Amino acid sequence: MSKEHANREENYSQWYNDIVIKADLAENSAVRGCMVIKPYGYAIWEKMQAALDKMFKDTGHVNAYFPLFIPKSFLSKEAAHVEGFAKECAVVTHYRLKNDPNGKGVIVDPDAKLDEELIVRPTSETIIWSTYKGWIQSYRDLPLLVNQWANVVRWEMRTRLFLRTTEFLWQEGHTAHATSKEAVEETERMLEVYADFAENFMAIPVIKGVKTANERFAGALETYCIEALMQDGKALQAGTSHFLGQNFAKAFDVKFTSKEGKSDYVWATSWGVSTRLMGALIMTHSDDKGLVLPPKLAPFQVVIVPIYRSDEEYQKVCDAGREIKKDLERFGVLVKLDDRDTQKPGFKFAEHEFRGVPVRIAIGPRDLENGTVEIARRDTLEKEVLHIADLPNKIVHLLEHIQNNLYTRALDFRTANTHTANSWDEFVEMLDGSGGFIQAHWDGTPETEEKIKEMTKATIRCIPLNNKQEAGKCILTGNPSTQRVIFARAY
RNA sequence: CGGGAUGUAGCGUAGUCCGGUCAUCGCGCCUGGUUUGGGACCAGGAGGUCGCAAGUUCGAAUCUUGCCAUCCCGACCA
Repeated sequence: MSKEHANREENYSQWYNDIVIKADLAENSAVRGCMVIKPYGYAIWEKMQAALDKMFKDTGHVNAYFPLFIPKSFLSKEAAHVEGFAKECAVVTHYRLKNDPNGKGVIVDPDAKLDEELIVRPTSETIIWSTYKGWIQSYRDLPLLVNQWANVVRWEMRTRLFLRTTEFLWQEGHTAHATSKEAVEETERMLEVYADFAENFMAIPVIKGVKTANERFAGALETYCIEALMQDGKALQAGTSHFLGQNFAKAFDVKFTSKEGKSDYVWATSWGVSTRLMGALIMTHSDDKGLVLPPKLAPFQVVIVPIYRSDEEYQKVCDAGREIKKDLERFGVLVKLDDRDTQKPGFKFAEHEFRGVPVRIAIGPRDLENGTVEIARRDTLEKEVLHIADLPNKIVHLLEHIQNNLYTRALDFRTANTHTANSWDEFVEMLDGSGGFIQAHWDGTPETEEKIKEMTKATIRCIPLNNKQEAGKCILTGNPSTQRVIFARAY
């Protein structure tokens, strides 16, 4: 390896770790398993938030905010729920520090012990349902369709950047309905919203389905999910929507009076997606050169890099760049003119590739003479010379094309990595090979599911909605089965 | 919390077995000059409590003990 090449590789790995993955998007801090989301990464999250928020509003939801702290007693009111979350809660026991009488620093003031400990929310069902009790009396108060954007804390034993951090950002919708039917419809509606967002904004194809009893949310009667396949062949649960039945209404005594004057508990749903989606975005589209962002979520869709020698050229080329920026912005394109004169063009090319900017426009003295620019697309790395006059139209179409291409590419990958196993040996061989989704028969019992998990680490990702019914035999037990389910090793 | 590994400058690292001019190298950073259509080059320069705390020793990045953190594998999970 030449010295120059070696240097580039080192440089590359530094940027990759330091700027793209760990630093600009997040980095582990001194706080256990928590992440710092740097400005560029946060800009991506904001784009995701904006798109999701609009979809929630369009389906009749409103935003609200509930407390970070939950009294410990709230958590014990729903049995399955406490079972699911008790082991991973951060607990506040005191409210004051004082100077250490024995030396330096501060200590927890033992006199400041709370009568009742507070839990830092791992999810907000309990505090929200205790609040809903006061909001709901009549069928006229229903449905109650509320979403909250918040942070939550789950003290997991093992953390993983983006996919399982101690603290994460998310949205959680909590709705209350007069009938079971309406609540199920809401659960399914929000699953559709998530699938729509994943596929049309993130360009990630997902399988919609329901979880098995083993994988269900703590306190839910049914958990719907969208499952995506990452480039390494592992599955990622990208979003969930839960039908909670009357569990929380009963636990928090939330009743309403119907039109007929009868009193009944309300029916509930909850649904959420988190900063884990940023992990999904990275793991679905990135290549060896760094991030690849779908145009709909890129903080900048186009970056203009001026090329010049003299100050005079710099002025001229930047002026031309500003014109192009204005033209493109009239078409709603998000453009950044990278007019830093502290970095060279090659450096900028590489940097914007790392950051996943969908389209790059390079403009130099030669272009000024010819009335052209060089454009390069991030997804295919192809370059093309275009006339400035055609630019806005072509860029708008190119961005649409890139958005579609990313989706198609991911879908092709998933198709190529979705297999059908008809025997145990086949099943194991596929798992140990390239991984991916495996469609196989299962006898429907939690015991078999658990056994397969123990033997292979593969879990049932979901039972797809509208699944094809087909008689078969369970790959493990040989017992009769009516349909294939999706198995995979997962994050 | 169990098993394994690691912790040296902003990042990546050499040195640790065998204690003594060992704090190494690359990237990055700063200054000056030449450069500028794919990650520039030359010259000079700045930057480190060797994870933390005790201990052994004349002497510790190096040995001992404890603690902390990170990564991988389990258990757990959006």
